[in-house]
Amino acid sequence: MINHEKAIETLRLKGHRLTPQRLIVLSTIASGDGHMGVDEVFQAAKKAYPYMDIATVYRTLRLFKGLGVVTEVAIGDRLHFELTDPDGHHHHMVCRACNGAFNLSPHYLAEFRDTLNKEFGFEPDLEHFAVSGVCAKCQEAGVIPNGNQA
Amino acid sequence: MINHEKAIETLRLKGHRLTPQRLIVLSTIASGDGHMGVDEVFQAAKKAYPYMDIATVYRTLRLFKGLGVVTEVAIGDRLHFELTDPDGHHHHMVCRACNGAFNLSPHYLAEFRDTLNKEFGFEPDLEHFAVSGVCAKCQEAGVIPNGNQA
DNA sequence: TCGTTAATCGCAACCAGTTGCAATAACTTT
DNA sequence: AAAGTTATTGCAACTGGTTGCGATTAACGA
Repeated sequence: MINHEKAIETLRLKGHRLTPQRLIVLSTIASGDGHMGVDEVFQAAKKAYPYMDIATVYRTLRLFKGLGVVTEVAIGDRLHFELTDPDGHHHHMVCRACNGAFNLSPHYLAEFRDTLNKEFGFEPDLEHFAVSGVCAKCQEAGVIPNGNQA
Repeated sequence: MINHEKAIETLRLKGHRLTPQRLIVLSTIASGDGHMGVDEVFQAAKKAYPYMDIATVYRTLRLFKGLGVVTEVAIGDRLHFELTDPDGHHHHMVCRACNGAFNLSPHYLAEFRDTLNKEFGFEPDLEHFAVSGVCAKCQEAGVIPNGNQA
């Protein structure tokens, strides 16, 4: 899922139309490195296609997410998107002091999922899981914001 | 923190004013069983005090949360609040099929926290943690909604 | 290549939640 | 008990995000 071709192929196969808006949103995200905020995507896409509407960006991103083309990450209460990692899922640790996002291997969550399954029969959504917290650097720097954690 | 008196005492001690709006929001949540949606709180509070404004409800709940009087739970992208559990924190598993919320003892998260701490120096916010997923009943019933998980 | 048709778009209105600001009122001081 | 101080309120405007709807247009068939 790392390249345009595959994503475009996926769109086609599922019977979705190949509109300029969609292609532009796709290449915008593909050319950005890592996750982008929605407005970031919108501004960049608008440069390539001035009629671009923010609603279209949201709809397109939601579609892509449903198709597994992009992954949604909630960073500090804002939605961000990145191309889906072809090497398998990774999760995120998001620092509420610096808003930095760090990757987390699924391995660290496997045990937790198993426990919830066995104990409660609960199947958690951990595919696109993000934990909020404070990263090592910000802890050292003492930049720990208001006690209002999520 | 289970009764009004203590909560009111806390307000006083921290130099916050005891307004009718605050007292009403407090008793509204205290009299509801379990977590309530913001609008639920608002509607109930408005009955007791017709001038109540939704902005005041939000501000009051945020204040109470900061004071540890209430706990915020995000249930299916909506904010809910409950009186803070005096027997210590509990977490929530929220079913995205039925929106039910089930309590989860902190014990199940302790290990996860330790690992993030040791491996990455990352301190996660797990105080008011909620995991999204599908509960046992909804899995049996086969009521598993759109692949669009958070 | 042209016509048909349903998916998609752009817009404007909406939703949950937040915020700036002038008016009000809870607490303090006397 | 009255006045002063300033936190808090109510309102209205705003934010990020979603949605209904008429206009547009990509994709398919002739």
